[in-house]
Amino acid sequence: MIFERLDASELAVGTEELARGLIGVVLVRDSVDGRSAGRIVETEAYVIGDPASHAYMGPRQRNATMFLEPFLSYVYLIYGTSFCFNVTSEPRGEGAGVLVRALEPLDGIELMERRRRSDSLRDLCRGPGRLTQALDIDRSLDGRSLLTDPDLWLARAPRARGPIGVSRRIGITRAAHRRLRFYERGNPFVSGPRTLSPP
DNA sequence: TAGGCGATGCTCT
DNA sequence: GAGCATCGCCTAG
Repeated sequence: MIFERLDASELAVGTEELARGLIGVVLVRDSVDGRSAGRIVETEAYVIGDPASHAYMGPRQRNATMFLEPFLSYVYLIYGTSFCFNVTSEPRGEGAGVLVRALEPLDGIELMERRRRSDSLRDLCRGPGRLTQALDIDRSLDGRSLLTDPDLWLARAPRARGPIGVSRRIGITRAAHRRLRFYERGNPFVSGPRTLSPP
């Protein structure tokens, strides 16, 4: 499948704006095993000064990438079992990012099924830990520029996107009331409780 | 279909 | 020593 690489002028700067703007954009993973790719259908914004953000306590070894520049990959291990993939979103010195929570599988579906050891299309990339497993994303891909990297990059949306829904973020305790989760309404590949989607 | 819970390793207090 | 931007398996209904 052919994808066209995005350039910086097509992406919003600013964390909340980027979280909205990434809906519909394609995340492409090229590895020795082949290509796998999916359309982003769900994101969460972790903004400047956000108590729920890894950047809140300032730069550390783990979160250093968040303080560099926009459109880098920030990958970390959560609960000792799953990786989460984020896109950095603010200029150097400001720590912020957008968590990608779910993809609609587009390309390399058999490859993703092998990595996931599952043939459930709907669950292949539905959830932050699942999509990183499906695309073989781990800490070795932290800090890559998604505009220039050959292995992990962003591509132009293949079709118009549907209406965007907004809700509280999932799985956090601090600043849990803030409505910083964005998703394509009605898309079956969106994660989370079906009831957590007031307009 | 929903809710409870263990696995597992790193970060922070 | 507690908590965590999760997942998958189990049970109850």
